[in-house]
Amino acid sequence: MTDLDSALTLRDAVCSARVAAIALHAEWRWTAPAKSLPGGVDWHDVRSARAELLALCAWVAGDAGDGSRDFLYRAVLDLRIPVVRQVFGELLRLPVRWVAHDAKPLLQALWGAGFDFEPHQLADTHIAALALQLGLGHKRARPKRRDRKGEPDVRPSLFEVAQAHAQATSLETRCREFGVDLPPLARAPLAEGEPLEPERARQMARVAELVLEVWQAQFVAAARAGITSHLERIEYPFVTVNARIEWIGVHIARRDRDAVKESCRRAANAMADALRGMGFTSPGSEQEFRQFLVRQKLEGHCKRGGTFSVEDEVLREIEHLHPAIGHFRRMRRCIQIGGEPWLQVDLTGVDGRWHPEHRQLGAATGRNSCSCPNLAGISRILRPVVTAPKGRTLIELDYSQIEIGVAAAEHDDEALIEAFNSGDVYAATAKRHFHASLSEAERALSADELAKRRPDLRDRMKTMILAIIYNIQPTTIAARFGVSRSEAERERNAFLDAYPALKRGLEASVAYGNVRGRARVVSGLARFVDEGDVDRHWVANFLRNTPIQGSAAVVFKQALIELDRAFAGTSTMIVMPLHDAVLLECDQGEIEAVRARAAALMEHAFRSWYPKLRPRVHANCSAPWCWNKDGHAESLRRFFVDPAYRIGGPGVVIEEDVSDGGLGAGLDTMAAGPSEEWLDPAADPVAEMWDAHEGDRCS
DNA sequence: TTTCTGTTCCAAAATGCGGT
DNA sequence: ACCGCATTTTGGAACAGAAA
Repeated sequence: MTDLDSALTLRDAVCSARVAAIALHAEWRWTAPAKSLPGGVDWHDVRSARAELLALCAWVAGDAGDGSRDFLYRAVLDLRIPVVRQVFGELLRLPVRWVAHDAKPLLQALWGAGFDFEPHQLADTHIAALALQLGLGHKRARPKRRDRKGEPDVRPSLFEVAQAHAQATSLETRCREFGVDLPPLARAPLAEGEPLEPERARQMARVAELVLEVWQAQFVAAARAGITSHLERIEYPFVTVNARIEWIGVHIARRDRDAVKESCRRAANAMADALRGMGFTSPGSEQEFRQFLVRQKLEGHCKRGGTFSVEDEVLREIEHLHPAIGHFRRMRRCIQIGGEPWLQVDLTGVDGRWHPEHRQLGAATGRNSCSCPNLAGISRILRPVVTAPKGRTLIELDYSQIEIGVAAAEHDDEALIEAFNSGDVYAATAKRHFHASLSEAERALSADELAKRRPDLRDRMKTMILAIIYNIQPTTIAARFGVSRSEAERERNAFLDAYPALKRGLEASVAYGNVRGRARVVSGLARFVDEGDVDRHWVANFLRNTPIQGSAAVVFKQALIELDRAFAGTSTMIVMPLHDAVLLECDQGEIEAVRARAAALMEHAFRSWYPKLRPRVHANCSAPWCWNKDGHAESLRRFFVDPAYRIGGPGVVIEEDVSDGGLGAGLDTMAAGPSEEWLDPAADPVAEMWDAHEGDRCS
């Protein structure tokens, strides 16, 4: 369609017919140039996507009663033409089933072109294809190399695995799978003002038709796999929510971001100089540093589970033994952080915000994954670079101990359900487990109070309990948590024996999973086991893990869907999902109302899947001008003072007066970001600042 | 114990080059 | 065309650090 008459004809035809579904296929362009990431991959600003051509295939259902037959309307609209755009805008509001292959970029390209498209009942054949082969050919699912001589290694490379995976979920493969031919897809976008040729239009319409056919055939495949209900209830509704989260993105303080980079650069240089002064030839090389530790006879202090380790936590404890240790630790950290892609390339979109990619079903358990940048992977102390724009606030809401609750309910363990419902399981277990090593005063505290006073113990217990549920072995517990083997075994048995139904359920997950070749999630989603991997040890571990982690992911997606729906049309928006937590951005005056409403919705979403549980949602809005870990809004400034700073650890108390009134200055100071002297290249060397504050850390 | 992204570093493969 | 040697590219293992 390139003119008003034909557009109106299409609209009238479609609006007056008994339409069962409309499939879409679009061609779009990026109005901003691509940027090259360090890895060599191209990065595009989602905000610059503009849909130009849109193919549409409407399936009009006949009626068995009057003998009318099914038929298709096929059309291609040239969205560059104003009258066509106008008519198409009306079509988009039709309450029918919409179908697309990989709808996320399509939605964004339509939004970018100015269409307010909220598809009613969207189905996505790409997402369905991902779900239908979840876990298969997954890069983590690759068998370990077998060291047998003379036997060539025939495993595909990781790159090939990734390629194969992309191929396996492509529209081309879907078409082949369901016995239809796809015309060639790859073609250059239209040049400025280039007219739409009939041949091109014909091919595009054919693609839309094929999407429809694939969807129909896939429906049967999904039923056979038992995942239709999951797709309809969770994945399909989530496609639009996820596309919007990406589209909205997060606001960042560019000045703070630049200050992080500059601070890393200067600190790394200063540390390198210091190390060179101590005789290091290539400061920062882990190898040379290890040799240094051996020469100094310090490697005995660097044991983690029996092996020589130079990880941050280890070095932190022996820092006082030699000045080079602290220097190396800081330098390594600065190089690592300073080299991250989000500091190398300006990832802000044309709207000035970051739009990390959120890959639906990116993880084999059904969780999302995130990249460019991976916000969940950014060191937690740097979170405050994500900020609220003027007049706005950020609230982070997270489910407390979601996996414990899900584990209890999935395996129907009354005792664990009761423990979950009555308080903090990790804290209660920590209180019992660490009883001997606590002071009198600490023993008198309630579990919740103890958790507040000694977060380190609770964190330790949390990691241990989760690891026990997911089948950690006593030897590994002993190494990882620095206890004796027998103590590790005792703790493991104590926990599992306290919850016998859980123990039986976990074992059943493995046994049944191996028989059926899949792990099952509460809503029906399945993670498949590659043929030949059945009964392997590492398969048993994820068969235990997936029903819990995957079910928690379902609850979380359900919550996001409900939040998105509830806040639609308001100024509140979801800006970031984090596995079990969500970051909301809302107007300053609404913070309390949004917090209450969102928490209630999240609890509701949880209970809709697990009615026996009384979930708790924790809200962090104590420093709502920036994203932070547990209210630690000052962590970014601490990083500027000492790049080796970490949140947490027992009894870290810092009283200081850095340069502008200290940490007590609160919101105004922090909102202003780092002080001017940190941005001034002529300011004092970073190293001097550390020296000045060396005494402040008393861990 | 699982998941993910993303880093460094080493070794093997590929490529380049001067010579026969 | 082939060899020997040096350099560059690539693949993958191991780590790190985020989440539960």
